[in-house]
Amino acid sequence: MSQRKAPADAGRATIRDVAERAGVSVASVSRVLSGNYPVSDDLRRRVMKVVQDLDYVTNAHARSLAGGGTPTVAILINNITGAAFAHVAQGVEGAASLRGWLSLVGTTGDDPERELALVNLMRQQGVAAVVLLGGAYDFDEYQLRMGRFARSLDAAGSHLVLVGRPPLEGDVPATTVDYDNGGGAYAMASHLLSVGHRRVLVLPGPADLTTAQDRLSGAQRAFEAYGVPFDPGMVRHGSYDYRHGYDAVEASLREGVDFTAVLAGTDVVAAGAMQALRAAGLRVPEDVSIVGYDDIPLASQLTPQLTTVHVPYEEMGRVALRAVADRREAGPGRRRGSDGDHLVLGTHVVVRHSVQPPAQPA
Amino acid sequence: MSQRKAPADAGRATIRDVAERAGVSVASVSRVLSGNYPVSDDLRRRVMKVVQDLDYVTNAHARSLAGGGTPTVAILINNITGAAFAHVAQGVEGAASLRGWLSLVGTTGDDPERELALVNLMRQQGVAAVVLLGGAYDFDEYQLRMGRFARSLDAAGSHLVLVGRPPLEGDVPATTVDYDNGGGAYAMASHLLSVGHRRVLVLPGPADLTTAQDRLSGAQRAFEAYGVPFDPGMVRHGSYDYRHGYDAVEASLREGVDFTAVLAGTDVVAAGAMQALRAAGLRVPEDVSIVGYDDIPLASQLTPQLTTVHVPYEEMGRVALRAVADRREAGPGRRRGSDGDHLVLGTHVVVRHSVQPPAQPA
DNA sequence: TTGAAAGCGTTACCAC
DNA sequence: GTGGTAACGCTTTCAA
Repeated sequence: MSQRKAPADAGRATIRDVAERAGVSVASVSRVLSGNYPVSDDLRRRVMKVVQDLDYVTNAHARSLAGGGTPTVAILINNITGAAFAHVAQGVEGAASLRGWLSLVGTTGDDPERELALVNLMRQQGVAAVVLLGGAYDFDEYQLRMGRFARSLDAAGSHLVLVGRPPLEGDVPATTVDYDNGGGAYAMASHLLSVGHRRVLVLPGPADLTTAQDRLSGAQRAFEAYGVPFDPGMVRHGSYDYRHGYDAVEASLREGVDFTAVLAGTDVVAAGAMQALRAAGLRVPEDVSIVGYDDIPLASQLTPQLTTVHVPYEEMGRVALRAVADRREAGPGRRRGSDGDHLVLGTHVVVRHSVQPPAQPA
Repeated sequence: MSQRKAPADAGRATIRDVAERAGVSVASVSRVLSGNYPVSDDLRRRVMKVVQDLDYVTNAHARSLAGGGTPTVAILINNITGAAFAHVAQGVEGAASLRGWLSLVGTTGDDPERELALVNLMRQQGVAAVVLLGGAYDFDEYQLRMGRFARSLDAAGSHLVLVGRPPLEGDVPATTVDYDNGGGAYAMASHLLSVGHRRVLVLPGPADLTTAQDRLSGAQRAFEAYGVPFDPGMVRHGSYDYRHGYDAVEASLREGVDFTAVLAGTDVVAAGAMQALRAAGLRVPEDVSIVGYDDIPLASQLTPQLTTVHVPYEEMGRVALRAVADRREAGPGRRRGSDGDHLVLGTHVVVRHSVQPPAQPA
């Protein structure tokens, strides 16, 4: 009996400490704190007083175990550092905390092992949803992998949400929030073509990244639409970073490649390209035009400000969270389609100052 | 008896489902999974088989309740979107996952109410530590507030870590990981002065933000050291963003303020300043030199690349996590100093291409 | 309106 | 080695 651990001695105070000290039952304390049950004013006052005195907060783990608990979303990303991520995360986190939800963040570092470990970890945490961010490699393996994740999560009462990734094929319990990637690239390339560019250097990104593939094919479609032959030799794949933009342009210049514009797969790549052009004594946009993709803050901080494709990252985050919240309210079994949802948001070209008709028409 | 819920029917499978199906005791399953206890190979095989079949993962909440559990760090920030944050978060998250710890993220949006709510929420979650990021306003209130947080957290077996914020005064159970803010500003201003600049426009940031105050006073010290009178009229406070950099320079130019260099409180502010200079037909650094602070990726992506002060954000994150991990291993009661720790990392100037001696010596 | 007690899923201690 | 089983802190019927 007296072997029970000392009241508020070690560790945090428990609901029992509060109950004893307030001279009421544990159940009553729980009711007062949950607020979803009628209690007398007197009781409420007594309990709250003690809660203040003890600086008591509920143990979230115990609460979850017993049924209650704050819903939590997990955001998994390759690299926290990307600006695009930050905005999606902001969207998710904002929408989450608006509803009193919590957000967890994990980084995979592009390591499939780690991704799996994280998904399982999140499953252990009993998160309401796992949001996976960013493009994917290797389509087939990806489909298999995500299918497994989706089912595992679903079986555990959670849900998989893919943001900015290809939707899953077949009957898989997952939600995809996507943007019109190809459409944006199409529009961006069209913009370049419409002002007269014909020889454009294309830096789509990693060859095996779905996002990059979509952007490239969107651009190709634009060339076709304009009846301009698309020269595969003008395409240079590489990672989505500043370095690649710089190196690709520098190399092209060195090799004497003839181009009047650069279509970068990312604003950051565009920034690198711009720098390389400058280093070679070329002016932007007088000598060479440049366009990016993403419309992160950097785009408008460059000189000249970058014409690019706006991707509604933050909204995607909000939409993703809303999707899982709605689904959760709808209750189990009331899934939209058996194959999950696929939401796609629009993109649009933001015209700034990095494009100009080519000096000497090709 | 048979009223027990159906095995792996609703929700996720439990350890009991695994035990039954494997024909062993719950305790054995726990042992196999924890791995911290001798078990026969046969038992291990049997259990693992079922675990795979059922795609079972332990319930983290139950585990925490029962004693085990994954330590978790909470990172609280005003705004996820800042590049500096991303790097600190990366440092924390990286170091955390290295140790198998989890990271939670919450945004306060500069709202004290929300900050309090989040700290309490984290307390509920039983996090091992709460890491608060970013400068602070209103020094006295800040001290009081943080003191309260520190004690609450400490009483609950958690710990407060302040990163890039002023340390707490007095006997408060908190750890501060700081950087030599004033020193960096001193060095940066000295650099400007040493190449001959005398009339420098200073854009320190928000007047009431401690970070900005430190940077300003550091710069002032440099002026004193160089025997150059510091003109308060050349200081323009404002928020830490692109817009402010742009506006401040534009206004100064319009008002005919005479300056040969601008000392920006942040790389982003510097970017705005640079743009405004360009818009006014001024060249950087030929006509006006510019320096920033932070050394975020943007700094090297601008043209010309920005000379700035490197702040070891990611390392601060790592150090912060290491500090709490160490403290936790050391066990309760084995705190370093009764007033907590105060670690301060160094900063240094990164010379790039945005500074040049003034065209016409003042 | 309030109290008692049965879980929730794990871990860890105590027997065998 | 392995199996019981009492916590862990809370929510939620079920009674009163």
